[in-house]
This record gives sequence, structure tokens and C-alpha cells, in this order.
Amino acid sequence: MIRTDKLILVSHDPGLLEHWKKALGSSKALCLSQFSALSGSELPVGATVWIDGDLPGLPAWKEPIWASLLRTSHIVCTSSMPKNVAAIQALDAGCSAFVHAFADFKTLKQVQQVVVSGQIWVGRDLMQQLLAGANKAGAMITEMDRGWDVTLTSREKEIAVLAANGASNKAIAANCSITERTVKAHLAAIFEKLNLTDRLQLALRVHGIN
Amino acid sequence: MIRTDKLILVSHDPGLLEHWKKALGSSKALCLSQFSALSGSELPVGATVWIDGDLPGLPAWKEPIWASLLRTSHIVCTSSMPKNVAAIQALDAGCSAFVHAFADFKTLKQVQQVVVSGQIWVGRDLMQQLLAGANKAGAMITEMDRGWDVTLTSREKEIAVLAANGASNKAIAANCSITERTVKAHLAAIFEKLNLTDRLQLALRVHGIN
DNA sequence: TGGCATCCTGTACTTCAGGCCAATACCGAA
DNA sequence: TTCGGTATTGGCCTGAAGTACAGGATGCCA
Repeated sequence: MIRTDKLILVSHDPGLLEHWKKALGSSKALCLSQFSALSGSELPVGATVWIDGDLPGLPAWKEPIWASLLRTSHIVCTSSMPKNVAAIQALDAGCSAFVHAFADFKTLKQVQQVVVSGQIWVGRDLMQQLLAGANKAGAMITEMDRGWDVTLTSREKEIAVLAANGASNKAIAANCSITERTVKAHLAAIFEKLNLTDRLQLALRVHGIN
Repeated sequence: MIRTDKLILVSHDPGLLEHWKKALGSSKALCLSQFSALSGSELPVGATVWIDGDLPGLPAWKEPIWASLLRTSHIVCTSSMPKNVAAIQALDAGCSAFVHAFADFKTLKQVQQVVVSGQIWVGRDLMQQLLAGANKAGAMITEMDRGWDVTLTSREKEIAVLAANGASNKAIAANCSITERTVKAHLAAIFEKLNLTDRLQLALRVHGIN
């Protein structure tokens, strides 16, 4: 089921290599203990490369070396201490999967199958995190779009912009020729309308940060 | 391999039902032609439900009816005209997969396997879109790291980002497991290095406003 | 004309942010 | 081993920000 001639396992941990070989049912997979060995050898086109993300000396995903590898093969990145940030970086670079290095046999086999069929495999937790991110990113655009000032009066808008750009109450008062007290009143009204607590929140809203 | 007694297919299109049955190799799956039939019948716990997303009268994913279904079974949502927005909504609601209704047999079978093992299956295109979204949401922090933070220590950067996003000293202290006093010390150092006066200026600098 | 919204101002209070002075602990470099 | 950079915390103080509770003035609309 799994073509052993196109399976490459890279880890400095003999136990992990053994785990993978058993899981994938391929005793004859090519095992490498250093990343440099991988970049040096010529890969068979269409190979699947399992890489131990905890391998010392692993280049950053930005490095061009990865681009050439990814063009000709599927890369499965693993880690014994999976972190979502690392996973996103790896997948964004072009990896086909990110999975716990010592996941159970069934899962690893499934990963292999999904990957060789050209799809991307991602674990449940990370998947849900990605969805949350997609929702946040999408909701922001549709919801927040320049709507922060619709409920504000023109005077309030004026003061909101000044405050959002770092002006103190005193400076705003001078700029608008009103009392500092009045500035506070306007800001209180602004916070109430926009459901904010302070001028920093206001700044983030006005500048579209969140 | 696939338990036919726990497989439920829901579509008003006989051709699609046939396609699924062939793909999943289960001639005896329970076929329903209306969503109402699904909500009425009691599902076997752990069932896998394939739903035709183009089915007329399908309730919105927000509806509570889905919650109860998702508690006891895996739901695979499909569409003949897949749109990423719809896919994200479905997956976010709790579906285990979103796939083209008439995908090839091999893919559909793979989806089924992934889903029954408790994972989430997502097609390559959508997956990459999600990754892009995750990057956009998270990238602000990593990408805006241009210039403003070169003189800061890693700890200072951490605190600067939190403060610039509206966190109070107390909140930062809790987040970093340090004293509020220490937060103030770090912020003082940050202001000194960046030649700023307060956290609002910091927010503007960090977010590239001025 | 009587509400209603907007704009303006006052006093008093609480909370928070930031400045100033000072100290301890760790670690790597000279 | 001393020295400088970093991380940590303390107390004390001032001023800014924000809230609560008050009003007064204008203009608009039913």
C-alpha cells in the first residue's frame, strides 16, 4: 500500500524512526539522521518525506532549501511537542501535514495516505484553531469596515480622532477651544456608544486594529 | 472496513446517493431524501452522516438542531458548488469534513476514514485559504516587527505587544506571571528606548500608525 | 410649547499610569 | 572575578484618565 522506495524518514532519534517504520509498515524506508543528508541526496520525484521537527539544525521554513524539496516531494512535519505556531509556519511553507511525532500507528498511516493523495492533513485541535482564525479574519472585514463612527456626532468624531492619535485631554481641549471637562464628557459618550473602556481601545478601533 | 450500519446519507439527488454508496462501498447505508427525516429518526451513536449541502430546506448552521446531531455523530458536509465561506461555516459549526459532493471514490473513502477516526478533513484549496487567514491574523505581530522593536529585549517585546493591544498593567502582569510593578519597569524601559511617553504612543508605533 | 438631542461646564472622587529612587538575582563577557 | 545587561520587585508620589452626580444653553421637531 505504501511505496517504500519513495518514503524517507528523517530523525536523529532511532526510537522515532522505528516508530514510524512500524506505523507505516515499511521496513525498507530510507532513514536519515541529519537534515544535511536529505538536502544532499537526490530525492525520487513524488517521495514522501517525514521530518522530525525537533531535529537539531533544522533550517527555518523561510529558507530556500525547503522550496526545492517541496517542489518534488510531500513533506510531513512532526514534533514531540507540537505547537500551533510552528505548525502553521510549516504548513504555510508548503508542508503537507503536521502531526505529533509519536502519534498512534493508525493516525500516522492515515496521514501518509492523505498526503500521498495530494491532500493536506491537520490534526483536530489545530484545525479548529485555524477555523477560529478564519472566522476572526473574515468577520473583521465584513463587520468592522469603517463603521466605528456611524453612531457618533461630528463633534464626537473630531474628538475621537484626536484621542485615538495620542492627544491628551488637555491638548484636545486646547485644540477644540473647550474645557478639559467637556472633552471628558465627549469621550465618555464615545466610550458608551462604541462600548469601549478607554482611549487605547478607541485608538485600536479607529485605526482598525481590532 | 466501513460500518454500513452507522452510515447515513442525506440527499434528494438519487444520483448522488448512488455515487456515495459506490464510493464508500456500502450498499446498505441508510439513505434519506429530506433533512427532516434525519432529525426525526434516532441516530445510532457514533454514526457518520453525509449531508448534501445543496439540499433544499437545510437549516442554517447556527440552528440548535445541529448541536444535538453533532454531539452523537460525525457530519460530513458536501456541495456540488463548494464555496469556502460555506465550508468555514459548516466546519466551524462542528462538521468533521467539507468535500465536493461528487469527488472521486478514493477521496470520498479517505474522507470517511479520516472522519471516523475523529479527525477533520479539509480539501487542499480550503486548507491553504485557512492558513492564509491564520497568517493574516497572526502575521500582524510577526510582520510588523519591522524597526520598532530592534532595540528591545524579548521580554520587553512581549510586554510591548500586550500593552499596544490594550492590556492593562494588571492584565499583562497576570499574563506574564510577574508583578504589576515589574510590568511598569519594563514599560518604562520601553518608553525610554523608543522615546515615547505612554502606552497609546506605543500602540501607534507598534501598529505602524506613525 | 414641550420634549429631545447636542454641546458645554462644574465639583468631587477613584483608579490607573508613569516617574523617581533603590534593591536583589542571574548570566555572560572582559 | 568584576562588570554590565537583563529580569525582577518594593515604596512613594504626582498627574492623568475616567466616573458619578450635577447642571445650563442651544436648536430642532412634533
